[in-house]
Amino acid sequence: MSRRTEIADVLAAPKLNETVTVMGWVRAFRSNRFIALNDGSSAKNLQVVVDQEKFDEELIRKVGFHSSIKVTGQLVESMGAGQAVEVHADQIEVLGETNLDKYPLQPKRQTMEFLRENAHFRMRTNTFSSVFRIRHAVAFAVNEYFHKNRFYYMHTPIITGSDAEGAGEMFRVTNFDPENMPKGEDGQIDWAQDFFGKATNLTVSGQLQAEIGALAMGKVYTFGPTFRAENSNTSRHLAEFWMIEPEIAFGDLEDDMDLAEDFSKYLINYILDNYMDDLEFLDKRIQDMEKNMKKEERRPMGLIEMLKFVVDNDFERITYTDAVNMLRNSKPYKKGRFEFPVEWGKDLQAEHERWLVEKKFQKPVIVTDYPKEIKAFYMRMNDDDKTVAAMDVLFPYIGEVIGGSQREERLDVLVSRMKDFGIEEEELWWYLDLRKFGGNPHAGFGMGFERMVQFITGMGNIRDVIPFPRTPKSAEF
RNA sequence: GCCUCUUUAGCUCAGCUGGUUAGAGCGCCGGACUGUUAAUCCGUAGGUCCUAGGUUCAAGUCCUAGAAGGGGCGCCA
Repeated sequence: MSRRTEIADVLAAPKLNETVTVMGWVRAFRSNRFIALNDGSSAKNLQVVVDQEKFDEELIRKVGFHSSIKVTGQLVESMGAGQAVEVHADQIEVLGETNLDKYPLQPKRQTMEFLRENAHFRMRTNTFSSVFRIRHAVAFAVNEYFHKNRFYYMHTPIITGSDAEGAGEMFRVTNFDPENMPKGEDGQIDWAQDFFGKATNLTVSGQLQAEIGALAMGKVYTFGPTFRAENSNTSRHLAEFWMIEPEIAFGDLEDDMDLAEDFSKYLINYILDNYMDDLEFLDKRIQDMEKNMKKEERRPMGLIEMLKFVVDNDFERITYTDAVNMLRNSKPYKKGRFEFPVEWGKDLQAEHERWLVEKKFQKPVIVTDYPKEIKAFYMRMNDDDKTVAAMDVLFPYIGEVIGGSQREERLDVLVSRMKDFGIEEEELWWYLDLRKFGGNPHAGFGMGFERMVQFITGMGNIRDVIPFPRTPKSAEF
């Protein structure tokens, strides 16, 4: 292909009165004269001005919604109000026509549900191209943050032979013929004959392996796909999602919280600093959507305003016990508005978390020191013998985005906790070895990548921040 | 897994207590338009009323079952 200039570059540093060649998809063709061209490099379109007399009528007819074209022409200052510069076309070539009779997308507002069913085209819309530019940028910022802070990117396995990770239902990995599973003498399936010589699953967490890395290299992180076979049908859950799991040696819960807060703010700042065009579009989109809603149902702050507020203020840090006391003194509790009971020892429900984050503090809240019964076996036991050094970071609208803890480094305590949870020592012999040989206090957390992208983009449904969502009964594309 | 709502034109929806040829806006298609910004204006076409049974003289409308999708909750990130 002959050289093209990307539209982001044309707009960022316009070379007025010079000839440029651009290629992109037609977002609109107004008045038989103005083409709004977008090539994905920017949230902003480039306006192409067409003088009909200079072109064949049949050619112009083919320039339709979402057809892809090549335009060569002079870049000049725009006479119109909506843009600074525009291209006056000298040559137009249609690279790919769109048969609008059959094409599902239309130049109008479309629902998220409809676009989800047309996920192979939805990235061509303003909303989704902004969302996926930001998704890319958040992923980049994740790696940049950790690299700058001397964390090593560790690729933990996607296929795991351990079923003691305790984070949920797993997808079985096998190359057995499902019609003819080899059975042992006891009539049970004989996994020893399977590909890996044992039962294997898709990972639900890279944390236990990340601990191996941290206890050798100091600071590591994982960032990869994670799989949960839970039958979860919500706007915050996926069966396949991406998780970021940093793990630090020589660190306690305090260090863990500091890292979680600093990291979260870095990601948000990176988007505020570099993707303002996309944020402005998404912000406006939410405001348009909320126009028809009652005041009390609208967000108290605009998207950009809220992101700035989050990075400019400290996250609130409270213990689980304090949270329970606050909830029991809250208006909705006293008026019986909560569906679920608030009692020390019971896990906080979504409605309780939302009250803490959206009503009480109106900013991210870190809840620490949960009862040991409701948290995982590897979390470090506190001196009170009732709580563990866990922390959940709760964000407005999304709820839990980060879950982490200081890890139990004391061999005897860990062994006794595993016994409580019914986990065989042989199953995790290597995990116990880490405590026997050169162990030390260490901590880490898992951040739901899509949940973070949801928060930054303001998208209401997690299926709309991943290109091809996998959810129960749904794996199209 | 539980609760709840929805399913009518390409899209978003209206269609009352069952009653003749099922409607609107937008989109498509055709036409007009050389400074538009969700362009505008005029015109045409377009329907297995989700599926299968049932009630009835008569079903888009009522009943039963099923399917698909949304929202809420649980599980978690």
